[in-house]
Amino acid sequence: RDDVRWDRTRVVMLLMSFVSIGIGWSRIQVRTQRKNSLYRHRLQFESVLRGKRSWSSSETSMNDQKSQSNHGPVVVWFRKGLRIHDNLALASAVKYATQSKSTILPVFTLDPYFLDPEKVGAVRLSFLLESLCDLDLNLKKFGSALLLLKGSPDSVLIDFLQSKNASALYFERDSEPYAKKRDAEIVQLCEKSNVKVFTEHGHTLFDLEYLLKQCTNKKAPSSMPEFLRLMDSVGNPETPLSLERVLGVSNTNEKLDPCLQIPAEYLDSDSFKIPKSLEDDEDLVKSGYRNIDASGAKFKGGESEALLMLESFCKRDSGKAVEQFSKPHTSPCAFDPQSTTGLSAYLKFGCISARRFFHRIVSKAKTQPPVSLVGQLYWREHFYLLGYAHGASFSTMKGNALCRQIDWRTTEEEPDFARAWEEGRTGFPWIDACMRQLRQEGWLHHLARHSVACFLTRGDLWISWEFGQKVFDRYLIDADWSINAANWMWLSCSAFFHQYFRVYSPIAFPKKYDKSGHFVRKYVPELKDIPDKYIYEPWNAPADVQKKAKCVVGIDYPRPIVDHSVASKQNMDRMSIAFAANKESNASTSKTTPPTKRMKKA
DNA sequence: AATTACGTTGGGAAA
DNA sequence: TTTTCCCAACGTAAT
Repeated sequence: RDDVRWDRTRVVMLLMSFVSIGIGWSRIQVRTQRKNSLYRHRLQFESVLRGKRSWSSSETSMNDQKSQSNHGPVVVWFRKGLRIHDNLALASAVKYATQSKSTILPVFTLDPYFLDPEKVGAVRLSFLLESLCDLDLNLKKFGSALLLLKGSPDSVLIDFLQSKNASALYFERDSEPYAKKRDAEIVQLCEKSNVKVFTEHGHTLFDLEYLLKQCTNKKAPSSMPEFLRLMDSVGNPETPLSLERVLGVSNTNEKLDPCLQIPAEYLDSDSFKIPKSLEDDEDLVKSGYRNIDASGAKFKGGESEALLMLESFCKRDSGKAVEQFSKPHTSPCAFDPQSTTGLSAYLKFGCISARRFFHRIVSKAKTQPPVSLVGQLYWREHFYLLGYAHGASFSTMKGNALCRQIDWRTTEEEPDFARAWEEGRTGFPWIDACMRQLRQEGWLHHLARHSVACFLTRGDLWISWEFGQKVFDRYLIDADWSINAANWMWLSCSAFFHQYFRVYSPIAFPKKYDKSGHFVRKYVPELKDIPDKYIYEPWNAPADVQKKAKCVVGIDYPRPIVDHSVASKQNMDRMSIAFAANKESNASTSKTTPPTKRMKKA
């Protein structure tokens, strides 16, 4: 029997290999064509640098450069993209500055809009400062440096451009609503000040505007299978640039490019210094970052660290970690080290290029998107594209075309539930451990995020996902506007995912990964001596067991704030009502605006 | 038009 | 221990 099956398998495989040769060949043809088109793009890209018209959707087009007499410095404005490798804005600026024999001035503006512990937690701000320091060091290897400007970009950046008589401004486009508005204002002000502005894509695998144009009906895919078809149609992203290659040097010692030599006056001045830590900086302390603990941070910000982490993950388990990577099989309970790459925050700030990450691992993987490592980059791309296409409404329930309208309870209605969840005092060890890890380290495994998000919304507490989104946005070092909003809609069954009867149990779910509760014992130390049997449900431990573990529920550790089996069932009923109501309202809105189909029929 | 297959990662009993 | 099916049953897209 086995032999027969084996033979049949071999025959099938043999046939398939012929077929796949055919497929492979047509793929090669497609790839070649695509390469050509990429190459064409590259040529046009070069021509941008020579002063011709831009092929990309730069906000302002460039006039004939040769007629320009302004040889003032070229300012590169860093916001995300805190790296020198594969930085298209920096690379373009280098070419422009070389042509116009001018100097590059890299700047970062520390925008007071973000300097609020309610918006940006101490751990993420520390990560940013570390990333800025590292970028400064990396620029210094080339004779340059990062200049920090404190204040709102529309005043400090514009003042800087004017006072230095800058000829051009370069930056990487940002798809988030706040950034888009901010950048549009800067472009306008630059036009008035006669500073030319050039923008490049770079934060995502593809230029989002380009991706949107490739979509059928210019509508961003709303499911992963649909998004994968889009990825299939556009092929691989461009290979990453290195600054050395842009400069035409093999190493930094060879020769320092003149356009990157920063005048000594900038290095000597104290006014552009990057604070080493939150407490060291008077302005940050004034903004409220006083007595705020960032010591739990586990990830050190910066490009250098990101590249080391990528390499070390590639070596993990002799390459098997990358080869066999399958997200659902990674553990949310692993913390030393975590089971995933831990690169999310570095991608968020652009300390590492998504394209560099992609090309480093794409040929190694034996698993497929969406569970593979490339799949993880695709999820990021997918949600970035959706956020870009839908704009500001993407992160709110009301006015959001994608989002199911649900009568969640507000934090005002359930202040105790909301606070217990945020502070890790729900009485569910798994939920509390996750929330405490979030607050200490600013990072959680994806599945841990699922658990706590489900618990807050449709699972147990029936509190609005917008509250959860805000809390995540405050504490996560990798807080990413699009990704955060999309995942909160997903987990709360507001969009993308609809199977509301699939609820994560705060007791059963972690048992699959961590039977003895190492994770809980680390982050909720008051439970550390509770026997394995009760680690996820200490209220069920007999009184003498609780006493012996020096953890009496109700005294040393809170009682569970809800009965999970009761609450989750009640919420399923609420969900079914909410789904029906949405169906109803969707039907009535489509009635008021009759579709063209009906016209045809008539 | 009606039906079916599927969706990155649920839980739990039974086999 | 691992796999399979059922729970009560979603929306979307393909057929």
